[in-house]
Amino acid sequence: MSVPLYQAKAEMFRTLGHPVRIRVLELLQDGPRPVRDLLAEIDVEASNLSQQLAVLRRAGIVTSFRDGALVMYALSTPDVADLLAAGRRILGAVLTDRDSLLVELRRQK
Amino acid sequence: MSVPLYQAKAEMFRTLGHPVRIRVLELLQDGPRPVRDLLAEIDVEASNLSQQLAVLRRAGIVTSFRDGALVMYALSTPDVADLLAAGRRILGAVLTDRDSLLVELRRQK
DNA sequence: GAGTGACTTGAAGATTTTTGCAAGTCCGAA
DNA sequence: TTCGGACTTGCAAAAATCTTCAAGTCACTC
Repeated sequence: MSVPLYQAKAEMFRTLGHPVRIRVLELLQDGPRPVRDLLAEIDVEASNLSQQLAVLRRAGIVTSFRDGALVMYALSTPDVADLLAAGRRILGAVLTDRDSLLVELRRQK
Repeated sequence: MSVPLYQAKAEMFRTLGHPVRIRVLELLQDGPRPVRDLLAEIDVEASNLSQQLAVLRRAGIVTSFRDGALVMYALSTPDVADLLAAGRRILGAVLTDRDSLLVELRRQK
């Protein structure tokens, strides 16, 4: 194995660690979409979106194909949706912990 | 909401996107551990490990407490294990895709 | 085959992360 | 109360990312 497994995992997660890339993946959960659609929803420059799509493509998380004049993107595996869901759960857990702390702090004062 | 949800998600994933931090989380899946143990397993300078632990702590993914002379770390929620598992699955999917591509390439030549 | 919309690429500057060292803090033992 | 082990913190240099602009490709339509 040339790259240690934990490093490959880290790269995977780091790939998801960007707001635009997260939004793209969320949009792609509903099925393939042309860049034009993504661009209409995400509020970022076309070239920037393209760069972020390239990052996802290089990581193998999405795939792209041309359909006439449009370029379509799709999740390369539906497992991605699970990952996003798991992320959401943790965020929920962490934020409620934070909130209870906040509530406690307020009580002490 | 001060921080858009997708940005909070991105930060979450970014937090996991570092080899040392991934290893720490994997080790903590089996229960709380003192820094000393982590240090023995991870091959990184103490100060570096400490910095990475601080990143995880700030994100609310782990918690720490002192036990005599030792500082212990633990996952703040067991959900983290799910996330790591989901990551593993995707990595598997992506890598087998890559491998089949490689095989195809080899065949063409 | 010129024009236009849809994207991608390359490169450079700005920003963020990572790393390692030096300098602490905290605790238990001697 | 001093020593040593266990960690953390503050920085600054080095490395990786992000963003944007200018230029380029590809596919339709006229």
